[in-house]
This record gives sequence, structure tokens and C-alpha cells, in this order.
Amino acid sequence: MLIRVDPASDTPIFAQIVASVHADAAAGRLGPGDRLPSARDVAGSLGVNLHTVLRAYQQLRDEGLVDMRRGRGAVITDAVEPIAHLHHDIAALVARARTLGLAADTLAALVKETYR
Amino acid sequence: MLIRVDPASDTPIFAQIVASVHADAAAGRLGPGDRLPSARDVAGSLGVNLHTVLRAYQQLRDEGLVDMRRGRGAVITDAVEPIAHLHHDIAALVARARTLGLAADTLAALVKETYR
DNA sequence: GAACTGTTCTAGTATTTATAGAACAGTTCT
DNA sequence: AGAACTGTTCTATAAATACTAGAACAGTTC
Repeated sequence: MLIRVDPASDTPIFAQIVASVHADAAAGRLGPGDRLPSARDVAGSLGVNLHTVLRAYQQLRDEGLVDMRRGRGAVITDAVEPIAHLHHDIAALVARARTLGLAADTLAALVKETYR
Repeated sequence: MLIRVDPASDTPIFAQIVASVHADAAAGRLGPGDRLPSARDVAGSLGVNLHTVLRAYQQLRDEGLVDMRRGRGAVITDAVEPIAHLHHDIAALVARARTLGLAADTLAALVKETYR
């Protein structure tokens, strides 16, 4: 389980951590029961603050993707499976959007709105 | 052409304005050559600052969705058509994500990442 | 030329992001 | 029982972003 972050990116670090977990879930690299590395470990290896990592973890918890308890760490829930299932559909949509010359932000925004 | 904004939302106002235009483009309510209302009009009717509206318009310009010149206003470009074309695919993906219980933020994040 | 349009500039406030350190309270393992 | 781990909560600070505000500028349209 490896979490990557680009310090030069304009997207917040905590959001990048969330995105990294999402990507692993979509690729099937994370299954129910798997444990995320401890927030202190991630903070140490990424060179960021503990609170920044915990904020990301808490968002994942809010999404229902992980179950968190002190002492045990952050454990992936059954909610990852839908993500893996949608992986192909998402890739297909993105591929089509790319051929149409649509910007990434535009497509992501459209998806988010359509959800409402 | 009506732009809506929710002051209570946690997403920035300028992003909501961008999203509102995206939604109209996806629904086919905006075609190439159509003009967005002037930034001053939007600012006045929404009760927000002129600069906030202009920031949204400038992002739409960066996405290639509108062509802006002083005196003429913001005019929709041919780049809206891909959005209208993808509308069905996006709706289908969102519908499937909903039945799987996936959060809106999670899906939007997945799409954005997959683009990279 | 008048009235419109976006552009640019400075400036201030509020919110968000990230950092820092400390103490707390459960869980796991020895 | 105790040590070592985990997330949780608290206060505090600095930096960046979002929003507002007002003014002046420069093209476009009528």
C-alpha cells in the first residue's frame, strides 16, 4: 500500500491522499478488510503533517470507504467493491471525453453536477 | 440563460457558476454562438461581486468553452458540443454509481484521477 | 459619442490549508 | 499488567485561497 503525493500540485495534499486511495480501490489493489498504513507512517514517509493525513482519512471515513478506530487503524469496508466495478465504465467515459477534447475539470464537474 | 448559486454550499461561488454553465451546456440549453449574460448582470442578480463572476468566466475561457472580448461579452464556442454528446454517457454512469451507493465526491474524484 | 462589455489594479477580510506540539483513549501484542 | 501501537481532541500559528470592494482602463456595439 503506497500513497503518492505531488507537492507541486495545486490540489490540496489531503485531497491527493484521498485520490490515491480511490485510485488503488478502482484498480482493485485495495479490498475489504485491507488496512491503510497508519496516519503517522504516511505523514512520515510523505513529509507532511499527521493532521493532514488524518483529514484525508476522515474524508474517506465520511465516504464510507474506511472504518476507523483508535488502536486498530483505518480498514477498508465493503464500499470499495462498487468502485472496482465502475472502473471500466469510468475509463470508457474518460477515453471518449479525451477524444472529444474535453478538459478533465469540465468532465469531473459535469459528473458531480449530474449527481445532484 | 439563468445562473443559479447556493450560498450555503461549501463549494466556491465561482465554481458553482462554472458548474451552472456546464449543466446548461450538457442539457443542450447552450449552443455555439450563444451569449452568457454580462458579468455585471450576473453579479447583480446573484448578489455577489463582479470579480467572482469574472473568475468563473475566465475559467470557462481557459477550458475553451467561451470566447471573451471586452465590449462583446462571453460567447459560447464549438467546444460545447462534446459536452452535449457525452451527456447520456455521464447520466448512465452516474445512475449506475447511484445504485451501487457510491458518493458523488468519490465518483467525481475517480473521474478526475482517471484523466491523468 | 454614449452605453455597454471584459481587463487590470490595489486593498482588505474571511475561509481554507497545512503545520506544530501536546495530551488523551482505545486496541493489539508481549 | 504493561509497552507500543492506533485514531481523537485540543490549542496555536503561518500561508494560501476565496470573496468582496472600488476605481480606472480599453475595446465593441448602437
